[in-house]
Amino acid sequence: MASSSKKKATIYDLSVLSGSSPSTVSAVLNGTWQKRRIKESTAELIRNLAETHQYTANRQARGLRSSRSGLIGLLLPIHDNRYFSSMAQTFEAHVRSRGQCPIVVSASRDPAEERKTAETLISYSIDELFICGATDPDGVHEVCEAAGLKHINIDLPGTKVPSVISDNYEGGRLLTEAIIRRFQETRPLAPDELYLFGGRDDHASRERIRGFRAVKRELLGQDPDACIQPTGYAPNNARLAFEAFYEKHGRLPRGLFVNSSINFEGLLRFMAGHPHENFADLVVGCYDYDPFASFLPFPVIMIRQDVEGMITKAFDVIEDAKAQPRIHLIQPELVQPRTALTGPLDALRDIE
Amino acid sequence: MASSSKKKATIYDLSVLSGSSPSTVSAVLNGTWQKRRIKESTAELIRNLAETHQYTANRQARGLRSSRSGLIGLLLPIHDNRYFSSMAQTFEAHVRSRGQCPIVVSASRDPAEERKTAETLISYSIDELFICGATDPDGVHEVCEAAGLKHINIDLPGTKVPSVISDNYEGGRLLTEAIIRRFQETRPLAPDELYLFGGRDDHASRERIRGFRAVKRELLGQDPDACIQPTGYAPNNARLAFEAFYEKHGRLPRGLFVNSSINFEGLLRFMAGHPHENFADLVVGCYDYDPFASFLPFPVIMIRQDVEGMITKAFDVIEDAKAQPRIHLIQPELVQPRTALTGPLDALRDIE
DNA sequence: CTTGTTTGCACAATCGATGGTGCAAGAACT
DNA sequence: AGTTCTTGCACCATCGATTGTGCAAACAAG
Repeated sequence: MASSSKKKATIYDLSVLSGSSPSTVSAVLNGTWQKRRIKESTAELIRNLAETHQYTANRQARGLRSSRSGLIGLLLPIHDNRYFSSMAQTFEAHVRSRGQCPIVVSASRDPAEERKTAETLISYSIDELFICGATDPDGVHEVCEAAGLKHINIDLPGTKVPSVISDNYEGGRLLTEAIIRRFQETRPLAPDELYLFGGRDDHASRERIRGFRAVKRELLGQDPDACIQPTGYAPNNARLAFEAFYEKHGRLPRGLFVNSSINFEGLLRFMAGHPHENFADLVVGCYDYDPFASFLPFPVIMIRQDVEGMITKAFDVIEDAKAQPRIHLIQPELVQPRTALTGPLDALRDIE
Repeated sequence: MASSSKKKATIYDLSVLSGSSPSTVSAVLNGTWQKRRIKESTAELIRNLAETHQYTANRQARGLRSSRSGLIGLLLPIHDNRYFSSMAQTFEAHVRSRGQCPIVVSASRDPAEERKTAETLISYSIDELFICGATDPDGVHEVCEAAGLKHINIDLPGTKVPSVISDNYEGGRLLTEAIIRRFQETRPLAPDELYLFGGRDDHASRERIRGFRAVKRELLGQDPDACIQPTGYAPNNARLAFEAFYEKHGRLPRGLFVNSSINFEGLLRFMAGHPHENFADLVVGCYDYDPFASFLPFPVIMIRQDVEGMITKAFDVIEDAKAQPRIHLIQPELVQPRTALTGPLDALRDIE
């Protein structure tokens, strides 16, 4: 590499090479040169030099001066999950299309971690923060507010800034109804044969549970409290809950509303521990879509949350300076068993 | 909020408040104060002020001065996939435990995009870059090299710096053998009944194919070229390949080696299009592990790559200044059908 | 009481880019 | 020719933190 002088070129280097001042170089390379009445020929010269020396602006310097960084943050609970990773994928595409740089970080559903992570991001002068699935959105809000950072909630709502979330009540209703209907042809479900497992005391779980209970009352007449088992999100806790139920009743409920694909993994673990059961008449409704789960040997009805829709809406709302702290609901979609939907990956071309 | 003066406190603010100079404040807050012989009482005073005013250092300024940012980059092909998202999850944990900030970005398997993304990250003065699954690792290397940035390859190897990858040959062998053995009790597989679908001309695919072919020759005696169908990674291309085979032969091969979970999604799409087939005697081996896929209605044997092992090794190697550009192989693991493994999520506590 | 030493800190340059301001040279006009 | 504009750019302060250097005050030694 001929031009690799090992250290990155700066506007000062180009300034010397071109015989112009650093400010002229800066203006040419950041596009404000017309405003500064720089001659086209001067600009041309500098652009060429920049090209041959592979100049790229030092964003820390730029950010320091302008107190903006071009970084847009996304705070996730976890990466390792189809729902959140497609959130990351979609978010990234949006940010890149705006010429900025996405920075996706997870905070493990831990309120303290969430705040600390937001603080770290702020110390990098990120321009905006999308708070997704935070356990304590308002806690993160405090931190952002103190730093004058634009932010918005996704997936789980806060009360201080706008939130864009799934319509979990409606989704819960859809899913519950689909599970019940699935049995109607054959042997209809009794109220105590339809359980909800997973989730905890967050807005999403509460709304889903509300939908679940409403539909149960409407269609099955009753809605025993025992049918709600909020185990938290950890797969192993869910597994233990299934195990306990199985221990007590000698079987699983025929109808299962599983609060998330993470909890569903708990069900898989349970099943792996009971290889001789065939779970013949089991119907699972899962609040989240995963293509592989959709093809399991028992009917799995899934809810796909509209990630693209949420991200798009969130970008709209965050731009709106006078947006009120209200909740924007995005409709999720019911996915019948054995359905392979396309995802954000399909937007990518596969270079052969 | 009383202390929220809306703008972030700087060392200059604390300098005024404490009556010390900015450099003293800086030294106290970045830990170099003993070296500078600052009195304990002065330090104490400043630390308290920093606390009450919620001071956090501006990392852009620090980074500008020290030409380090505390950011560690991970360049992924995509987010939306269990393998890569668990890579992100694991990477993040490692980086955070070192007190730095992870920045995970995807580049869609596009060599130009990969280089551009690396350049963007470099413009933020990231300290190290982990290049994972890059289509053109050596292209990214050029960019890093020119900027004097430490980097390492993961998942797909380059030739200029060390690479930490799965032992794909061995994994390919393991998986192929497991598929073949699965049939041995009943009706043994003929050579032209075992196909490999997916992948393209990258190191990983080549090695897996090499392992596949070697085992086929050893155990089945033959290894027809037609049994290798490198469709690329896009699910829809894989689907089309299955469709074409089905069209021609009226069925799928009994034994299927699917090169990645992404390609496996193509198989699901194919299946969704043929709802009346039950694929009774199908055995699928998939190079990647997904808990849901493991429980599909036909036997799915999977390979789990040791993500934790790869990341750990990569951190070791990247620290080693005199590391040669060799390939470090990490052994993957065979996963029998209907197995629910724990993942990085299980390390997180679930706050109830 | 003078001469070194040590202690404790302040000063100022620096990282690279930005943007307000000022000013010389040329053009236009009277 | 003298005055006023316009053009084209240079100069310099600034963002916030880091770091090499210098220097007074306190202290110890002689």
